[in-house]
Amino acid sequence: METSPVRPTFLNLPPEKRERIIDAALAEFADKGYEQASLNAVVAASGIAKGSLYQYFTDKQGIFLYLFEVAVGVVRRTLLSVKEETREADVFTRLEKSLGAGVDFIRRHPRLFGLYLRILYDQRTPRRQELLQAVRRFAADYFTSLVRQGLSRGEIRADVPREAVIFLLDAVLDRFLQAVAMPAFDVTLGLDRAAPEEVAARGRELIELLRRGLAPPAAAGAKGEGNPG
Amino acid sequence: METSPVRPTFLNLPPEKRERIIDAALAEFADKGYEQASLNAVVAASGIAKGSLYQYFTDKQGIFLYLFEVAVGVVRRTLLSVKEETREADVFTRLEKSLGAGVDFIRRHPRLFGLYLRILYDQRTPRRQELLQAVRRFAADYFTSLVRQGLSRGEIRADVPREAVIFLLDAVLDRFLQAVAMPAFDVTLGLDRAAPEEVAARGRELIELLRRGLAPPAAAGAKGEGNPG
DNA sequence: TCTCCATATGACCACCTGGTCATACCATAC
DNA sequence: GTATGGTATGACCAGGTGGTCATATGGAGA
Repeated sequence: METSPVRPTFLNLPPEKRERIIDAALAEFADKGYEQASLNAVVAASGIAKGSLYQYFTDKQGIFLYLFEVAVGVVRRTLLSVKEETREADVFTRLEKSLGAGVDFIRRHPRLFGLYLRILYDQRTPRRQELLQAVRRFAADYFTSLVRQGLSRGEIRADVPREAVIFLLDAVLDRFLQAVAMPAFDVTLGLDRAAPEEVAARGRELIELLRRGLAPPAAAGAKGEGNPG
Repeated sequence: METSPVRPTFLNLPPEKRERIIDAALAEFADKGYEQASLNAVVAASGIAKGSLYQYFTDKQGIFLYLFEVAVGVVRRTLLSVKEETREADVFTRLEKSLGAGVDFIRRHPRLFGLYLRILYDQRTPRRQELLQAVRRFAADYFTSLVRQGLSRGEIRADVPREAVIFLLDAVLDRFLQAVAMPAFDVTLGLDRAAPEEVAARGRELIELLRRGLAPPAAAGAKGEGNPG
């Protein structure tokens, strides 16, 4: 990120035009991945000339990095506001709300989530490691702070290894979002085709499962404790 | 899969040559993904002429589908043998062994796992839905049968929704393998850089966490029950 | 009106892609 | 020797890629 990948010319553009270009580029990169994305498609979709693109950005990589910057801004704002809104609740409620916010985010910005998945799984993305660390650190910090709260308030049993819990939460929630966003990904729950209410219900169910497993025995039975076979 | 993507000519080839071609193709497709894979690279790496490739397979898609068939065979055999070997153990021990076998598989066949990840996350893979269902169904069936066993033997508490448990197990174990296989994927545990013993230890830790959460209270305390706060 | 300069343009470049095909090869059969 | 038929070959094709550049445009200042 040393030198800006975007030229001043682009920032002088009328906002409407700027957004048209960003939208077109985002659609292309999220859809096809970095290498497969076609700049010809971007200029066609945004109605500008090929040469103009190179007046706005240094090169293909520059466009991609700029998109990433924009995306990170949106994500950071969303994450902060969720964290703020659920400040008072217990850990598991916070997790459930966070999951709901995630689903909501995907519904609202499917392309941003697509871009994230591309960076996560396409090893040939430029600066992948660097970009990934920026994003994944968000999630890791978020879960770490939640777990810390849970431990200090006694909402999570004290005898579990903290890092394993964070790994587990991250795995389950991220997977849930992937299952919602990607077709044919999830065989068990069919979340990609499910109605919003069902997605929400499955999310609650999953968090409830985590609560039963992670909360101390005394507190876990909020909804009634079951008996072994 | 109706019509075979491989021509008889290929099967008549001396095995050594056949394997050279399969290896080169697997490396290319696993590395770059379907669309980005270059047949020129494949012929260069396997030392055959471009035209020969088209005497062996119908087209690019044919090569890819043939690779998938080969890969599925390897996976199926591995999975069956793991299932067999752990037949007697309790659910959580079976899960731990399965996870270990998965890590082992990745170490032994990194390209096959790479191919799986490509199909899983690259929406532009041909016949993605079909291929994915074939593979994911493996995993889903496997976990389903394990969970069923766990419930009937009283190793898993009876008051949890079965499908949510399967989703959770699938998410956590698959994520663990991804974290081992992909660089810079996992921020929390750093599994991609960890030594084999540490990977194993983290796996045990994770399964232990699942045991504490999912086993009935009476059975969970095998290693000593902790206290809240 | 003329100058200046940021911006806009699309024909053009070298390179790579998946795929084709006329030709050459070579062992067997006669 | 020669005919047969499966196999091997790489020059070649149309189409797409990221990137360039000479030229055109248009508004502000003189």
